Amino acid sequence: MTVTLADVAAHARVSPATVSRVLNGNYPVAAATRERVLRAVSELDYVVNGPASALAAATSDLVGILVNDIADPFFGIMAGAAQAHLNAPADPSAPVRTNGERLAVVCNTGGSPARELTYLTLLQRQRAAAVILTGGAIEDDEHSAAVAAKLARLAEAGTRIVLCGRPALSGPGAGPVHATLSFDNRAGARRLTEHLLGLGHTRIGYVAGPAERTTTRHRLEGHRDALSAAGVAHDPALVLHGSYDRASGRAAAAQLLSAAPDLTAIVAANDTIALGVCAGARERGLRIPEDLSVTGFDDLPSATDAVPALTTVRLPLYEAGARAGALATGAGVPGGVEVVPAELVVRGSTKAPL
Amino acid sequence: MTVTLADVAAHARVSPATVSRVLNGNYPVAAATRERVLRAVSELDYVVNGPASALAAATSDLVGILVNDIADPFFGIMAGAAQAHLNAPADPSAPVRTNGERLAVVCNTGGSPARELTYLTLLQRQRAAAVILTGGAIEDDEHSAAVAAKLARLAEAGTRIVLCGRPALSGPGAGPVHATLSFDNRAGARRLTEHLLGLGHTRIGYVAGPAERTTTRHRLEGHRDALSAAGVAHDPALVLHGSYDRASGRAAAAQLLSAAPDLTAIVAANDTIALGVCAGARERGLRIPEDLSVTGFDDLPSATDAVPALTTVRLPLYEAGARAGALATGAGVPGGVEVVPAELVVRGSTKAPL
DNA sequence: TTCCGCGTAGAAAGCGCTTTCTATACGCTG
DNA sequence: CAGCGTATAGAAAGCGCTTTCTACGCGGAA
Repeated sequence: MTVTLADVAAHARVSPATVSRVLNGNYPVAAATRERVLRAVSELDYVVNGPASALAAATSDLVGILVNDIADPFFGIMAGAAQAHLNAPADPSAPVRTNGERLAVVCNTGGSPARELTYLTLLQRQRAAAVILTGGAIEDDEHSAAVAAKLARLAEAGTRIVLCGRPALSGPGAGPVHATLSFDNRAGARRLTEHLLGLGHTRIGYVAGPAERTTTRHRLEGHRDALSAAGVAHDPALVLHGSYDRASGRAAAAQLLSAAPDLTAIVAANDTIALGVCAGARERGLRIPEDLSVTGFDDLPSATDAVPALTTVRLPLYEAGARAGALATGAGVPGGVEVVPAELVVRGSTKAPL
Repeated sequence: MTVTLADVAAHARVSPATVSRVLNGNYPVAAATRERVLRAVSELDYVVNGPASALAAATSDLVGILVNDIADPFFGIMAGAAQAHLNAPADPSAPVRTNGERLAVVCNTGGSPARELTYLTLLQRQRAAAVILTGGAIEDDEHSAAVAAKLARLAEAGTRIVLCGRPALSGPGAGPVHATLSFDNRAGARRLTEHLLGLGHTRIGYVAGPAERTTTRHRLEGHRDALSAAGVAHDPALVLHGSYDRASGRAAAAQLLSAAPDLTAIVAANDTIALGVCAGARERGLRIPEDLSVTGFDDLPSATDAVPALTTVRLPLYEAGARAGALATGAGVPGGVEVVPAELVVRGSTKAPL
C-alpha cells in the first residue's frame, strides 16, 4: 500500500538503517550510497511516516501556537510570522530536507481556559517540539496553576516553551519556560495617555478589554500611572470593560458619552475597540478628532488606514512572532526574557480639545 | 520518566490491552475493571503517546486546515469555526474521552503554491485524519496537477479531503475529495453589480484580487455578466488587479479615480479592499456614497461597522467553516458538493449617482 | 608482514501502542 | 450433567522508524 522505509532500502539495495541515516544526515554515509538512496526515495515517492519516526526518536516536528482569537489580526500576524520563521531556512545544499521542517499548528483557544488546557494536553500527547503561547494570560490562580503544571510536564518531556506577548512567569512556574517575549504594554499605555494629557485633555474615558486578562490590566495600569503622575484624578466611572472587539468599543462609546458628555478623549485598549469607539462617537454626531480624540493600541493595519488614522501604540507584532518562532527552534538563552518595546505613534485621531 | 500505558496497566493490575480498550472504548470491559483503570490513569496523570498510538492504529487525530492568509479575518473566521466544530461535542457519559478529540492545525500558506504543497506533504507525513483546503485555488495547470496528485495520495492513505470556499475539482482530480463547499461568488458578484446598475450607475470601476485565483476570476465574471446582461459595455481599463488587502484598494482607488474621474461607483473584490478604496476616495475629497458608491464582498465584521457601513455580499463564513469541520469528521455523502449562497446586503455605501 | 584504527554499513532491539487470537469462567439449554 | 455460547481479559505480534552495537575492509604505522 504505502511505501515504507524498508521498501526504499530494498529498492536501493541497502539496509533500512542506511536509508534512515541518509534522510536524517546525522551519520556518515558514502556519497555513492547516499546518491542511490536518494534516487530510490524519489523514484518511489517516499514520505516519512511521522508518527513512527516520532515514536522511535521520541521527538516530533510539531510546534503548537496557541492564540486567543484566530479571527483577530493581532494574533493572525504573530502566528503567521512565527509559522514563517519556524520552517528552517531552505538549505539548497541538501537535496532532501526531511528534517528541519516543522509543522506549525495554530490552536484557537477562543479565550477559554478549558480549551487552553485541552490544547496543551493534545500537544503533550503529540510530544510537540515546542509550544508558543501568545497574547495575554488569564488571571485566575487555579487556572494559572494548572497551566504552570502542564507546562512543567511538557518541558519535562522535552517540549520547548515560549511566551509571546504574555508576561514572564515568576517563581517556580518560570522553570519550564525557555524564553519570554513580553510586550511593554504598561509603558506604551502610559505614553499614550501622557500624549493626551500633553494635548490638554483631562476628561478621558477608557474602554478596557476583558477584566481577567493581563494585557487588559497592564494597559489600564499604564493609563492610571500617567493620570496620577500628572495629578489628574482618576474616575473609575470613566472605565468600561468589554471584549477586544469592535462592537464592544461602539457600545462602550455610546454608554460613556451619554454618561459623561464632557469627555474630550477616549482611550481604547486596542485598535479594534478604538475603531468601534469612532463609529459610536460618529453616530452621536461627534467629529474625530475635533470633538473627541480617540486612541488605539497595537497599530494593526486597519489603524493606519482608518479615517482619520489612529493615534496608537505600535507593537512590532510581526517581528515578535518571528522572534518567537526562532526562539521555539532553540535560539536565545534558556530562561531569557526579552521586552518588546511599545512605541507611541501619533496620527490624526488625536488633537487638543476645543 | 514519562508514564506509559504499561505503567497504568501495572498500577491497575490489568494487561496493557485492557487499558487500551478502556481508553478507546471500542471493546467491552467490565465496569469494575474500567473503574480501576480510570483511577490508575488519573492517579498517574497518564497522557497517551500520540505518535505511538497513531503508528499502531495507522491513523491520527490531526486535521489540517490550509489557509491563504492567517492574518485575514476571512480565513480566521472559517478556520476558527472549523476548529470549534472538529472537536467532537463533549459527551458527559464518557469520563475520559481520549478519542474524538482532534488536533485541528491551521497552516498558513501565505498564498504560495510551494508552501501549499509543503504543508500537504507534512500532513501526509503525519497521516492526518483530514485536510481542509480553504479559499480560492491558484489557477496554474502545473500546480493544480501537483495538488491533485498529493490529494490523491493523501486520500489513499485514508485522509479525508474537504474543500471550503474553493470550486469543486472536476474530472479525475475530483476522486479523492470527500466534500466540497463552494461559495457562489459569481452569483453574488452579479447581484452586487445589478444593484449598482439598478441605482443608475454605468461607469463602474472594479478592483480585483490577484489574477491567478479562482475567487478573483469568479467574482469578476459575475460582475461582467451583470454588465453585459444590462447592455453596458465593459471597459477593461476600469479593472485593476491587486492583492486582497487594504493598501491595494487604496492604491487602486487613487489610480482608477485619476484615470477615470467620471466613475460613480467602484466594486471591490472584497471588504478589505473596499475599505481601502473608501480611504483612497476620501483622500481625493470624495464623499461616500454621495460622490462615489463603493461595494465590498464577504461581509466581514469590519464591513458592518465601517462608516458608512458597506453594501456587500454576505458569505456565511462561520457557518461554512463549521460545516467544513463537520464534513472533515465524516458528515455528508462522499463526493458531495454543497453550494454556499451569497446574499446581497445593501447598506450605506451605495446610492444613486447625483 | 601484522595489527590497529577509521570509515562505512548491517543486524537487531526496541519506542508505546493497537488488535487479533486465544484462554478462562460463567450461565445456559437439552 | 454434558456441551456450548457469551462475556471478559491476557498474550503476543507487529506498526515503521531510530540507534546502538557489531562487523567488515582497507590503509598506514610498527
